[in-house]
Amino acid sequence: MKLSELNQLFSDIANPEERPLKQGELLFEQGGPATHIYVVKNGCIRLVRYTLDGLPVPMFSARDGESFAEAAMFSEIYHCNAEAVIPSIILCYPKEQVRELFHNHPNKTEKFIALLTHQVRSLRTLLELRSIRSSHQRIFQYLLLHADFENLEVEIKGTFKELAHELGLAHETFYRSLADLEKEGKIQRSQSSIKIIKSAVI
Amino acid sequence: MKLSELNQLFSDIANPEERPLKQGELLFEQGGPATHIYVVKNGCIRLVRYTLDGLPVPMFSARDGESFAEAAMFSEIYHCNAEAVIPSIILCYPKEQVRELFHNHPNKTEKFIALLTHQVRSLRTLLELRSIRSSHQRIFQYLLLHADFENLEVEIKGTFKELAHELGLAHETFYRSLADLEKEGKIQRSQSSIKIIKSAVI
DNA sequence: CGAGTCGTTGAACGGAATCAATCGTCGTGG
DNA sequence: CCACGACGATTGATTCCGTTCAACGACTCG
Repeated sequence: MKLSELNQLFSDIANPEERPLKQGELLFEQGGPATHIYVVKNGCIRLVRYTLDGLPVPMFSARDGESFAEAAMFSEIYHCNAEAVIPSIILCYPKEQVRELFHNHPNKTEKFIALLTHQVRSLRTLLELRSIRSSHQRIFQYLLLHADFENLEVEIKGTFKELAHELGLAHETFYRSLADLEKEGKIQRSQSSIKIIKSAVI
Repeated sequence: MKLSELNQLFSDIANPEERPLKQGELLFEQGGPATHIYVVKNGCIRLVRYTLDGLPVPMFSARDGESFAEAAMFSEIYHCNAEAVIPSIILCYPKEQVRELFHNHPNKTEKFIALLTHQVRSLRTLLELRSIRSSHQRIFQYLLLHADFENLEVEIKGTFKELAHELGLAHETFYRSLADLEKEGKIQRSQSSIKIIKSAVI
């Protein structure tokens, strides 16, 4: 999803380098020159900062379609390591080309800002969700947030396991809560979509 | 902190309206015309979306110095309500003036982008932190992330209670874990700063 | 036809939330 | 100037529920 948006944005940048990474391989290192902005084509990249004494401090994991190291545009060096958690393919956009692109196309700049504000909004929402303790309510609120306004239906992209992880729940808990919600008549499942029962909302 | 950054950015916008809000008062309403971008001078604003049936879905809480409704720049209407949780004062920046500002000052645009990427990064980091189950480790990682690299010391801004909330912990749990960490010799407290003991990191 | 993974359910455990109580400090107003 | 209330900081006891370990069927992919 984000992948296509960014692709559209960067479409003027011809032939971005596609870098394959083996599991555990480093894309860039803490302190190294910040040269590119990246998008995960597929796989999973973990950004890790290391303390003076070598203790790893994981900062963020980027998965399919997610961008990372956007901050490289405003920094001379990377502030963390980028390690491939699993074999991955990464799209690499040289930061000078990105800057040039924005310089020549103000409307692209605007789109980029829109993309960023959207990201900020989703992240804030996700954080707010995570502060709901009860797994039932957490899931239900997530569904409400992502439901289509017309028919109160949510299309689940990806696996339930991934969604559970995104919500900060063990996948077992997630399945259990889903089953409970359905038993209570608050939702209705069908394949990869979930319908919220109107009476449950009132 | 963020307040001053945004103030600097918007410094060319003369005399932003300062709107005082009583507790529970609405700043704007879902579906109303999106006219401004806001910064909380002090207080607390909650962004809440309401389902068709009137169930509230809280999306985000903005506190002192935080901005919200940046997405108004790209939308004709607001997608949620903004309600004052406590008596608050809000700085209001008309979105046309912001657009104009960016149009006339490309370097301001760049700074705004930098601000946004920074926000994205902190939010991602916070989310990553929240996925650490153990309160001890969650707090310790937070400290590591925010510690000065030289002396491994963290200046705590605001109250411990607020920090506990930011970390998604009950404040009692937070205090307990802090006490434990100190007992275990991993940290050292002094007033409003916490020092990480080097040997604990290795 | 296995190997791997998703989806699902059961049982037991552990740790964080919660309720509750105390102390100290700060500000406020009479 | 002191009494009072509000709130932060702290510790104790108890409850609750999400995690974890475990096992199984279904499905896909090589």
